[in-house]
Amino acid sequence: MQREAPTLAHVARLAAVSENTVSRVIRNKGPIAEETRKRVIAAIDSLGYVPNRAAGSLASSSSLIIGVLLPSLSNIVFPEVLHGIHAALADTSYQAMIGVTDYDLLQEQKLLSSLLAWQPAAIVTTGFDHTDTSRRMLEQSGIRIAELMDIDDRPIDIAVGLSHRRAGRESARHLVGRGYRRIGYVGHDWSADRRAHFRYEGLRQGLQEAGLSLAAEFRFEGASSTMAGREALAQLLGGGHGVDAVVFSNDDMAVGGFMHCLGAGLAIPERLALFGFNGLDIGQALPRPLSTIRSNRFLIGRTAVEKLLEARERPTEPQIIDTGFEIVDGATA
Amino acid sequence: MQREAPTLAHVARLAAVSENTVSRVIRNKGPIAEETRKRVIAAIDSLGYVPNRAAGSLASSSSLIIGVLLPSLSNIVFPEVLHGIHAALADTSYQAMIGVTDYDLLQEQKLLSSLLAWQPAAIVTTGFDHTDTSRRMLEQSGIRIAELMDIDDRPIDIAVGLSHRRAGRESARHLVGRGYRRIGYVGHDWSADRRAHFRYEGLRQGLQEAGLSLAAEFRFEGASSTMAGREALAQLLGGGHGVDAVVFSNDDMAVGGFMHCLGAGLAIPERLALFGFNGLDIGQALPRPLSTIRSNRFLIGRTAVEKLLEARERPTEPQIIDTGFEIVDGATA
DNA sequence: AGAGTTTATGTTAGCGCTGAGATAATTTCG
DNA sequence: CGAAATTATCTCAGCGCTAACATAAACTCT
Repeated sequence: MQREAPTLAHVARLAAVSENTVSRVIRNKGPIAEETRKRVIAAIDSLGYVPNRAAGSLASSSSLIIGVLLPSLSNIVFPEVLHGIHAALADTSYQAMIGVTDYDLLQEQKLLSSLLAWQPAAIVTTGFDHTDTSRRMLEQSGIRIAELMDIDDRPIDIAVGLSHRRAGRESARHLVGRGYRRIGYVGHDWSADRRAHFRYEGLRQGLQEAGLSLAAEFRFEGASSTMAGREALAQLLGGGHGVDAVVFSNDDMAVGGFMHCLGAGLAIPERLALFGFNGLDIGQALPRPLSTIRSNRFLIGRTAVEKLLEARERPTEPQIIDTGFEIVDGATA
Repeated sequence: MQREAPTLAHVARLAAVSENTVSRVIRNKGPIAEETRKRVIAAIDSLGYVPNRAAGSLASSSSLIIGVLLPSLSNIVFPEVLHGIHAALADTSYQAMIGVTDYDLLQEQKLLSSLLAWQPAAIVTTGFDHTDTSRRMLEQSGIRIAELMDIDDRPIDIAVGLSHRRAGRESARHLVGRGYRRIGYVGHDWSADRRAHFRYEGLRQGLQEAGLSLAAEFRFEGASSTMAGREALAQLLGGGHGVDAVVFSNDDMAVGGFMHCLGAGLAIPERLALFGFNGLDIGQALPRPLSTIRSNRFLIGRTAVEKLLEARERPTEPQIIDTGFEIVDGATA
C-alpha cells in the first residue's frame, strides 16, 4: 500500500540532476542556477519528498535537534520557558528534544548523555549546577550550550536569565519604600531550587542595607505550591511575630498566602502585605492583583534559542544575557 | 583535545568481538553468552561509549523518538499531559520530540511532516481534527499513533482520554441534583477547542434530560483565561437572568468567576454556585475549593505512551482507552 | 587569445550502525 | 553415533545522506 518513501535519488532522477545538487538546493548551500533550483523544487513537491533526518545527521555528524533539559513540567514556569523556546524554533527546521530531570543532577547527566547521542546542534539546560561528568560532556561536545534562568555565575557558553540575588534585593527595597518594617519570609524547600535561595539571600541583603532584618520566616518542607503557601503563611502568622509584610519564595506560594488571608479575614495590604516572585497570570487575576516581580520566562526561552542559532561556534568568552525583571506594582504590597 | 567519540568498532576491538555482537548486547537482542556480555559491557563502560542514534535510526529505519504534537504550552493542561508522557518515558531509551501547533491544523501538518522525517517509533497528537494530508501521513506511516484527550470519535490507532460530552452531562446532573434550576454557562471561543464545545453540548443535553434548559450563556471572544472568566461572568450577571449556578468552560474561567464574586461580594455558593472543568490545583486552593470535574491529564499522557510502547503494531481495530473523570465535590456548587 | 577566476554541477567515499544470512561450536535425540 | 536442532558469533552490504574533491562551462582581464 504505502510505497517506499521517496529519497534524494528519486528526486535527482526526476529533476535530471545529481543527488548532491538536490541536497544543495535543500540546504541552500553553494551556488545553484535559478533554473535548476526551480526544477528540483518542482520534483520535490511532486514527489512529496521529505529528507530523512537520520541520514543527514549521520553524514554531517550534526543534527537539527536542540536538546532541552528542564527540571520540571509541573511548575508552570518551565512550560513557559519551553513555550519561548518553541516560539524561536517555529520558523526553523530545528526540533526540540525534551528531557525532564526532576531537579536531579544525575538524571540530568543521564538525559544529557542520551541527548548527545543524537548529536544535537545545541543544548539548553537550567542553572549552573551540573555533575562533573555533565559539565565535561557539555564542554567537550563543542556545541552551543545555554544555561537558563540564572546569571549569578559563570556559564559554559551563554547564560540567559536574571539575577535572582538582585530580584530579592529589589523586593526588600520595594517593601521598605512602601513603609513596611516588619517583613517576614515564607518559602519552600530550596535544596533543589537554588534560585529561590538566591532571592532569599538578596532579600536579606536588601533589608540589611535598610538597617532592617527579617522579622520572621517559615520554610515549608517540600515543593512550592498554592497549598503549601497557604499552610505556610498560617504557620508563620501563628508564630505571633507581628509581621506587616511577607515575601514569598514565588507567586504560587503567595497566591496560597492570599487565600489564607481571605479565609482568615485579614485585610490585604492593610493588615498584611504580600509580595511574590514570577508574575504569573493567576496572581494578577486575584481580587487584588499580586505585587510581585515579573521574571519573563517566555523571553528567556526565546532569547536563548535565538542566541544559540546566531552562531555555530561558542564565543571566546562566556556570555551573559540579562533578560531583566520588573516590579509588578500590584495591590497587595 | 576532545578525541573522537568511541564507536561500536572501538568497543568491539576492546572486547575482542565483532561489532554486531556489541550491537546485540546493547539492544538485548538474540542469544549472547553471559561471559561475552560482561566483557562487552566492561568495554562500553571503560570507553564511555554512547551509541550514535542517527546511525542506528538510519540502519534500522526506525528511531527511539516519540513525536509529540501539542496544541499549546500556555494552557497548563498540556504541560501536564507532557509530564505524564515523560513519566512513562523516564525509564526507557525513548526521547520525546515536541511540536507545538498553536491549535492550527496546517501547522500540525507541517510539524507532523518534520517529525516523520526522524522516523519516530510513535506519534502522540491531540484530538481527532487533522487535515486530510495529516491523516494520510499518520495512516500511511504505519507507526503507532495516539490521539489524546477525547474519545468521542473513531481514532486512527488508539485514543486516550475522556468523553467530554459525558463530562458536560454529569455537570448538569450534579447541579440539578444539588437543587439548582437556573443554570448559566460561561465559556470561551471554542472554534479551536472542540472539546469545550462537546462539554457544552453535554451540559445542554443533561439539562434537557432534567426538563431544564440553559438560563443564560455568555461566550468570551478569545482564549480561556482567569481574566476572561472574570469579565465574562460579570457580563453574564449583568444580563439579569437571575441564574443560581454557572458552569464554566474550564477551571481557569471558573477561578476568574470566583474572583469576580469575591470582588462583587457575591456569596458562593449561596448566591451563586460555580462549576468548572479540569480539576486544576488553583481551583482547589481557593478559599472554597472549586466544584469541578477532574480530567486526569497526567494519566492521559502516561497511559498513552504505555499503550504505544506495549506493541509495535497497531491493533486490528482502533482502540479507545477511557481514563475517565471524577466529580470534585468542592464547596462552590 | 590564453591564463586565471568564478559559477555550476558531478563523482565518490564514507558516516556508524543494523539486518540478513553464513558459519562455527555445542547440544539433543532417534 | 550421525543428523538435526540449537546456540553463539561473524561477515558484509547498505540505510540516505553530505563533504570533499574533481570537472566543466562561462566569464573575466590583460
